[in-house]
Amino acid sequence: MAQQEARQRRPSIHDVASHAGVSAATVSKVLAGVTTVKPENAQRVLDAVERLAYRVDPLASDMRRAKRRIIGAIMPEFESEFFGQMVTELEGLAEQRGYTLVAASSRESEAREKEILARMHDWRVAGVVLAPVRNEHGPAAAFMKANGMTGVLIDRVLSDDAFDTVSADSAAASAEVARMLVGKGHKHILIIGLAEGAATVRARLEGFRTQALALDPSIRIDVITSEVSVEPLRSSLRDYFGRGERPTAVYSLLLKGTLVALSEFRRRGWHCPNDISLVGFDDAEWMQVTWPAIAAVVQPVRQIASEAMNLLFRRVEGAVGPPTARLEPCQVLERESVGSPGNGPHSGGGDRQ
Amino acid sequence: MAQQEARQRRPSIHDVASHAGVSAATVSKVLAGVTTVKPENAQRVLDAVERLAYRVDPLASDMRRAKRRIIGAIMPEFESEFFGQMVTELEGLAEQRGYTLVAASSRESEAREKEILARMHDWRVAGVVLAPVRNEHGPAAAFMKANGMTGVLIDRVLSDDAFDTVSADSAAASAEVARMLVGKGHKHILIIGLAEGAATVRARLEGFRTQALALDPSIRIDVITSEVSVEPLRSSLRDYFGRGERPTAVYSLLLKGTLVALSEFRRRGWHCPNDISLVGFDDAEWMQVTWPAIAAVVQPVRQIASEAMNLLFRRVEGAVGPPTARLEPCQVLERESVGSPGNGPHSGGGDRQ
DNA sequence: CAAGAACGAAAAATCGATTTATCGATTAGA
DNA sequence: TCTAATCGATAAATCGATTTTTCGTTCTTG
Repeated sequence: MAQQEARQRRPSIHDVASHAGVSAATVSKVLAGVTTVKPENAQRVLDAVERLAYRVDPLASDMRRAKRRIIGAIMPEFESEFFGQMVTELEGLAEQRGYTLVAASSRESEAREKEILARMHDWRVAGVVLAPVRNEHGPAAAFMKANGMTGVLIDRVLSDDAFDTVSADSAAASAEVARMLVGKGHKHILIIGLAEGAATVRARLEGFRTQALALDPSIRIDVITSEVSVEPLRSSLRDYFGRGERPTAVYSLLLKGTLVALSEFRRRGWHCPNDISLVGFDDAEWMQVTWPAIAAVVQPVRQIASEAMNLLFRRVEGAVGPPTARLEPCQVLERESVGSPGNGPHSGGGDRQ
Repeated sequence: MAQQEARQRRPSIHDVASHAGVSAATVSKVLAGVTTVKPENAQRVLDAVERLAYRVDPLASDMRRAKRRIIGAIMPEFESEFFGQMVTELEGLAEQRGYTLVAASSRESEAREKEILARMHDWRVAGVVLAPVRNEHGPAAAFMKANGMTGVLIDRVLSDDAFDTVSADSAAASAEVARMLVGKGHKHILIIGLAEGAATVRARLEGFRTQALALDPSIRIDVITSEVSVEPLRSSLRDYFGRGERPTAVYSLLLKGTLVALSEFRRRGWHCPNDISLVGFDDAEWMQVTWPAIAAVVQPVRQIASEAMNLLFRRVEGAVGPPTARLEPCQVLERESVGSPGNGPHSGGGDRQ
């Protein structure tokens, strides 16, 4: 019975209107909080809404506005903690403002990124939070610009002449990592990363290098990077160690690199921190429970998400003016994977206490 | 110039119609592939579409249908690889069929789960893929049932009398883990898990216990579980070891448990597999690069996602009949964290070759 | 050659809300 | 007392598509 009732068409604003004995326009006004409605009628409307369990159809409600109450979010991937948390945060913030978040993964492809954006444009989203695959100069940002979309760029960006940007302060965090490693006496450090084209990866690299050289001009910094894929990085790293290179510390500019480094250490039977130290950009839950715990740079996901949404909604509401470029401070967690060099090479297992 | 042109209102179907010198209805028909249009007119429509860069507004297009071309996805969280991959897959599959996926995180709360569902119902989504927080008997599934929504339940479910279900074959995988551990000679095994109320966790527990006892009736199986939160589990585990209990292997029924087990091992200075063996349900990328690599049950994410979408769309298209309950086979990866008991207790680091 | 079938396309209704224009009734002002 | 302003509410237009209905033409067929 209730089953049958539920299965039929949902009540529309006209059903509410006829139950309350008023017009649809009046119902709309009551629900919008307009005060020019006779209290008695307002009450009857609210009663009818209650009785019919009426809820506004967001789709129909959005029909007439140029900008729908939808926010699009495009992330390079959903599989990592960082972007997972980011989507969770963004979703919550959008919901708070009565917006629906539509999230999509570009799967690290700029072509896909642009396609998704085109689809979101079809939906007339009010705004887009774009975490570009590479940087702010990709085709996706260009598309947004060309079509007059409002949006914010996050994560792998530094600044842009058309959109507000929010990202972690990579350079500052990397400088802190440099202070940590140099402070512990490391004189030969390897930096690994992907996609040097990415603005932030470059910032991390330069932030580290500048600070390290300032502290100790004689320090040797090697850099191994690879465009796009992880596998070339892995083989370059393998070659590097194969040639007999023996840095005392590795700083990985991104999570995938940290995993590659760890697996190469495994291959060679090296243990952290006795054989080599390791610090990675990007933290993950597992890093504190493994042995050794992995030192990492923690990105301020909540702050980035919340700042991005603030800036976005300001623009959605019509704010004009030059774009701002926000950098949110990171936290550097020194953990067991970092030690002083020459503390007993190849003494695997001695890291016990 | 192009800038200015792009910024103004997007062309509607009427703009296309007037440019092509036909009516809006004709444009709609051409775009829908109806063949009763004179080829000449069809061509003019296509030309106008091209010239104006016209794209159908999905919102307006969905207005008249009872079920919009939107699929809702509700996951307990986005932070883990499993659900991250799941959302990625679901999104791709929805897109393939011309549907938009709206994903939301229930953040492990049944109350939030129901609210999200209500909002999706407001959107008149065609269907919902729900990964419930606890099991198929929660308020969310009840809401779906009461409102005649079509949906599929995945992951933490076994079967339901109203909805199709798809999940990993937890029992079979756990039995395989049992064969592995018993086969290696373990006679005292600890199982840890959360939320015994969850159907799948119970299945994992029973699948293991049944198989283990069948192979060796004298085997001792201890079980530590906790409802909802991780911290009670951690302290129970700490107490357990504190009492001097010394199982030779731990089987964690879920990822969070694996992390807790690892951190407790760390605390006590135990190394896998010499001091204790460890197997976890749910695999993660890092598990193969740490030392030791962690043995794990890999859930078939792609198969679950694809099967769920197949079943869902079948229902969306009107299929009737009793709900089906699919179980997709898992893969058990034996890695270094598993050894034979008594292979040198507390000999940390001896796991080198 | 006239009535009817077939065809192609336009007009109109529809989806469910919002917003603007309109209208009737009451009150205020001249 | 008559006109004007005010108030509250309704009718109608709108958003952008789809679908049904209607309406000319052309083509058959008796």
